Amino acid sequence: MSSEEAVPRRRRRNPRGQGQVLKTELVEAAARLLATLERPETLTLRQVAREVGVAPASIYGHFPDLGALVQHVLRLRYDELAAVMRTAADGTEGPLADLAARCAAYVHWGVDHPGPYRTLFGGGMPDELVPTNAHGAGEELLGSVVASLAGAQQDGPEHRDHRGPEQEWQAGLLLWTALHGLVALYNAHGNMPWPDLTDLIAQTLALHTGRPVAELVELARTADRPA
Amino acid sequence: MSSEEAVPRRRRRNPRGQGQVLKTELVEAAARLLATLERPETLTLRQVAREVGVAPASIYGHFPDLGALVQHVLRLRYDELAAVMRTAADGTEGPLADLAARCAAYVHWGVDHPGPYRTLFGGGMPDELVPTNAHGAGEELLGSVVASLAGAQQDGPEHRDHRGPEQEWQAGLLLWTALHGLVALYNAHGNMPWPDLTDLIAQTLALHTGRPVAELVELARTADRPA
DNA sequence: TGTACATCAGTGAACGCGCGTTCACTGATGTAC
DNA sequence: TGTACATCAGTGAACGCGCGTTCACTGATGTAC
Repeated sequence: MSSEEAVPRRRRRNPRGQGQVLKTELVEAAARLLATLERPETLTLRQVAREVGVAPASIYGHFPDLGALVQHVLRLRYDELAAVMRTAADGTEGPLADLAARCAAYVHWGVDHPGPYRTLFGGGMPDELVPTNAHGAGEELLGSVVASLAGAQQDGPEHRDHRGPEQEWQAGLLLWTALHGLVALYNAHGNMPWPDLTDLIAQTLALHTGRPVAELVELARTADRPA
Repeated sequence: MSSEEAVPRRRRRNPRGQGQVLKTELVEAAARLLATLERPETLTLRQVAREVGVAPASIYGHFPDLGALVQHVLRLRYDELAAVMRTAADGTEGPLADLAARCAAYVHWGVDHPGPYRTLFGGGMPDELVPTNAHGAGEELLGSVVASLAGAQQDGPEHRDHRGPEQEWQAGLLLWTALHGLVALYNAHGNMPWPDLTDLIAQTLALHTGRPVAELVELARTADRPA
C-alpha cells in the first residue's frame, strides 16, 4: 500500500483512430470502482480519472459528466444480470426448475456483486441514472419472474382456481421483493450469522410456489452449479 | 423558495444552564434532514448547522463529529420503530394477530419514513453508525418477529412436525427479509404502479404462516387503523 | 451592595482538501498538395 | 519525396465551491468575596 498509488502510472496517448480505447478503459474503471467501493454512490469523476491514469478533464471527451458514465455502467450490469438469469434458465426442464434457476441466479449475482446490486436496486443513485427506473427496463426482469412463477404454480399439485394476470403480477412482484430483501439484508449485514443462502432461496421459493422445500432445495442446488 | 434560506435566522444564545437545548435542536434538525433529504447519507455537518442557524463549530460542543450525531438520531429512530411495533401488538388477540400487527407496523413505518428507514436498513451508512449493526440491536427487532411467527405457526391448522429454534429463527429471518424487500423496493420505485400495500403485507404473511389470505387481510387492515 | 472573576454557550475567521468544470494548450499522426 | 496543415486524443493549470476541523475570541450570566 506504500508506493502503489504514489506514481500515477504513465499511460501512452492512444494513436489516432483509437479514441474509443480510453472510453472502454473509463467504463471498466468505473465498473471496477462501483464494484469495489464500500459506498459505490460516493464515486467521483476524479477517482475514475485516477484509476485510469488520465487527467480529469479527459473524461469530458467521452461522457458529458460522471452521471452519464455511471448510467452506462449500470446499464451494462443490468443487462449482465438479465443475461445471467436467462442462461441459467436455459436447458431447465419445466417451469419450476426454470423459476428456481432464475431466482437462484438473481440472488447469487446480487451477493456476488454487492456494489453494482446496490447501485442498481438500492435506491442510492439518482433515479434517472438507474436502468430499472429509467426506461421501465426493470419490468423486463420482473416480467420473467412473473411468467415463470405463474407457470410453476399452474404446474403445481393443487391447481388453484383460475387467477387473472393481475394476481399473477402481484405474486411475481411479491417474490421479487422477497428475493430483493434477501440480497439487500445479506449484503448489508454480512456480519450476522446467516443460514446457507441456497437453503434460504429454496425456502422462499417453496413459500411462493406451494411446492415442498426438499424439491426446491434440489433445484436451487443444481442451479448453483450448472451442468 | 426565494428568500427562505437567505436570512439565516438569528438565534438567541441560550442562557447559562441551558446548554442542552442546542443539543436537542441539533438532534431534531438532523432527524428532520435525514427524513427529508432525497439521499440522507449525504447529510453534512454544515447542513445541520445551517438548519439550526448556528455556526458549524458549535456542533463540536455537543458531539465529537457528525457520525456521532447521526448515530444518536438513528438510535432514536430505531427505538421508535421498535416501540411502534410493540404498541401495535398490544391488545391483539392471539399470535397471528400479534404477528400481523407487528409486521404491518414495520412496513408502514418504513414507507412513512423512507429516509430514516434507508439509513437504518439500507446499508448506505458506515456500519458502525447503525444500531442494527452496532450492538446487535437489530436482533431485538428480529427476535420479536421470530417469536410471533413461531407462535402463529404453532397456532395454525396444520400443526407441522416439531421444529427447532434453528428453523424458527430461519423462518423469522425469511419473513423479515420479505418485509424489508417490500419496503425497500416500494420506497425506491415509488413511480411503479404498486398494488395496495396492506394487501401485499397480508399476502406475504399468508405465505409465511400458511393461513388463508382473507384472514390476514382482515388482521392487517385492523392493524392499520388501531381501535 | 458592589465588583472582580470564572464559566458557559457559542462565534467567526481561517486552514487545507477534494471536488466538478473550464479553457487554452500540446504534440503526435494522418492527409493534401 | 517533401512540407504545410488539420485533426485527434488528451494535458495541465486554474476557478470557485462546500466540506470538516482548529483556534482564539466574545459576551452574557452566575458566583465569591
